[in-house]
Amino acid sequence: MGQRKSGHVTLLDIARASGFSISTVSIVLSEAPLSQNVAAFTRTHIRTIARQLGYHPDAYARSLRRRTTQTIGIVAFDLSDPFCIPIVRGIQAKLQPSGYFPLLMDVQTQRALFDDYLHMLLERRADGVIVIASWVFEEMNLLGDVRKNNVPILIIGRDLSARGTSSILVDNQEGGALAMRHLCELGHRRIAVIRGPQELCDSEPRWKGIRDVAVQCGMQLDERLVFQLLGVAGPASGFEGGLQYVRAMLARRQPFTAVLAFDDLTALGVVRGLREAGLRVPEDCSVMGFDDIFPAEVATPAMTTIRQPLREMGMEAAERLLDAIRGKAEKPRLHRTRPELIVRMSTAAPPVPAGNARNGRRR
Amino acid sequence: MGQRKSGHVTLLDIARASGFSISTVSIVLSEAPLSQNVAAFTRTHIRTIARQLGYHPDAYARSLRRRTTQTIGIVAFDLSDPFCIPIVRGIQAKLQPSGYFPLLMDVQTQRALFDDYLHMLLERRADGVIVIASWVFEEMNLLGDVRKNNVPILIIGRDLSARGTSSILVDNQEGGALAMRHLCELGHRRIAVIRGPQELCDSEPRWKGIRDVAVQCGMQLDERLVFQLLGVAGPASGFEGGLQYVRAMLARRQPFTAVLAFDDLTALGVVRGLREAGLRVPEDCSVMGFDDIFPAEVATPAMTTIRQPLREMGMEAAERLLDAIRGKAEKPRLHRTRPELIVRMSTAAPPVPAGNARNGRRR
DNA sequence: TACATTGATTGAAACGTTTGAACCCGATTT
DNA sequence: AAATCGGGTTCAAACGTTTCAATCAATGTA
Repeated sequence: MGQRKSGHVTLLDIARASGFSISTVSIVLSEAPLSQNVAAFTRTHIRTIARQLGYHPDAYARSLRRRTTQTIGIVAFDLSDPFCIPIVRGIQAKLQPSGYFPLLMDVQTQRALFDDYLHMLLERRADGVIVIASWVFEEMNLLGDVRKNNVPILIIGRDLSARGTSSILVDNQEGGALAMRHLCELGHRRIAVIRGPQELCDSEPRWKGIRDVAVQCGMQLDERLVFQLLGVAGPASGFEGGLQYVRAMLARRQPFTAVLAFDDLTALGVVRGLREAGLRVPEDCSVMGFDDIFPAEVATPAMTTIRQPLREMGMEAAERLLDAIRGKAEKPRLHRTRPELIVRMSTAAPPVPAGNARNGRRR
Repeated sequence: MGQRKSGHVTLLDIARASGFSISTVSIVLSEAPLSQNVAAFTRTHIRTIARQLGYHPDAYARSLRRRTTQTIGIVAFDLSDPFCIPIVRGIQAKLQPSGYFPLLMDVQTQRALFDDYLHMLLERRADGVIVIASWVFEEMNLLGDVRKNNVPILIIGRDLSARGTSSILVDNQEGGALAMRHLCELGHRRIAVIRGPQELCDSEPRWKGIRDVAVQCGMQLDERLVFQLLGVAGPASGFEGGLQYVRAMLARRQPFTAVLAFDDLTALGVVRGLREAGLRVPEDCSVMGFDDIFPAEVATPAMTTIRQPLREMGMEAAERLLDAIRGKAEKPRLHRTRPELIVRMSTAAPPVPAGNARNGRRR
């Protein structure tokens, strides 16, 4: 059939086939306002031919002319992090009805790729960009080129509002507090805490929330039971960290009845370590995570955790970005979302007689 | 700074700023062959100005002219399925060095979105398309429009080679056999099997591999221990299914020492069900999954499973697609990849005295 | 009869690139 | 002295759209 050299069917093909001019065909197929003036017969005629030939307007030519791409870029720093997906879903949900299309890029934790993709988005003239910084993100020259081309940008998972970029972040302090309060209320007193790595902006406030509640409850955190993940080598590094710290604690025979882990993956590592030693969760020791990612839900015991409203964060991000694109420019600011306690099966009252985690032994 | 109405810096801006013509600027910045003829001074001069202004060539204008987009579309049917990510990573790995950029779309299991995104890819003139059909995929009119615009396409996770589309699929029969053989060799004789849903093309061959090995081992599968997942409502539906079937088996007091689940998620559901009843994995009952997705790895006990070489499948797909794009057109065919047994902690010899799964009780 | 109005269609310019052909001009060859 | 060459640069056309302005026939109005 009338394939042109490009292999793609164009307006010209349809014009020829229908006997009308390119203009008329364009007006009909793009449903321009003028298409009301086009004779009904012409309209249907052109439409049928277009369908027969499998015509799709060339987005490149169209955007070039229209000077808008109806496209927004989503740059995920590590798409393999289960954390990302619900956010992406949230963004998509908001974007869909507004006719914008998401362009999703997976940076795979590679610094260089981040730049590549960002450039690519600029070259594709994305109308806006959302960055999902699941974990680490050092100096970014986002500012430079994205600013110069005045493309609205917004970041999730890191606070860059001070540098003039709108940011969305869970209220980590509140989350930490929520978690700690849950354990306290269950009656735990000897609680081990695995803090997040220094490089992560979430670590500090979460820890503050934990400490605040500890003092509220008149409890003192044993510093020998406080650990800190080091480095962020990937989403799985938390798992390894949790596993190692638990092994260490058990080897040193330090008594504890609960572990409050930095995130779900770390918590899963903790569970592994406890079970290795023959301890039961939650009967002998409670474990809490943070984030509420998918693996936490399908693990056994199902993980008690602090849920980040990931989907909502994505929706919020999309909404704010669309506002910015439409010119309702707000001051760049930090939006904190509210975390939620999700009680599942990995937490329970401490074993009685209370105190030592190692006295409830299996079998 | 010299922002034009579009907000984007164009060749014209740089031409004006540098005093050279648009042509020269283009030749320099796109590093066309002719750029060797351009005076060294001119080159550096133009480059500096371009950098200062934060120039990025307009991918739309460029592709329009060059008649190639260097873009390949990846359409994932459900990106939240952990199954997808390693595939995507594999594709990216192969694409990167060849200068192609992936355009990733998440269909979110919505039939309508699939069409939308496919159209979008056609409109963006993707040079090729890879579809990741993690689970279900009924009649698709892919054929129609994609063919008419002769865009090479390739599908992972479903066999459409009969309808003229190259496909990549794990050798399910071999995988099923591998799994069954592992359990047999451990000494299991009373093995419950949870088959995949009818709608899925993986289900049948996997089941065949299982049966073949069963007869090889002179073992008869008790049909009361064979179940079939029904419907595919989402990746989590396997989990629910596994959980329910185990509950049912236990309620009916049917003896079994191992469960061979259709996929990892189902297997995780099985583990949940067993633990609910106070049974230990693997001491009282072994559990096997299929796929080797991330949650299977971080669960406790770590899941013994059949690994699909997802990453490799992605790489294979990308390679084949690139070949097709470059005109090395092969006949559309089905490529079967080899599964691999991954032994972790969820399988072990059956409890002694062998036979009844319910005699090893906790505590 | 001339003039405005309407309805249907088309011409042509523009969007930002790329690129083959053309141009200019000084230097080399015949 | 004319012809050739070639380094450096620019012209102008093209890619596939969209859209304003223009055209043209037919109809209604003064």
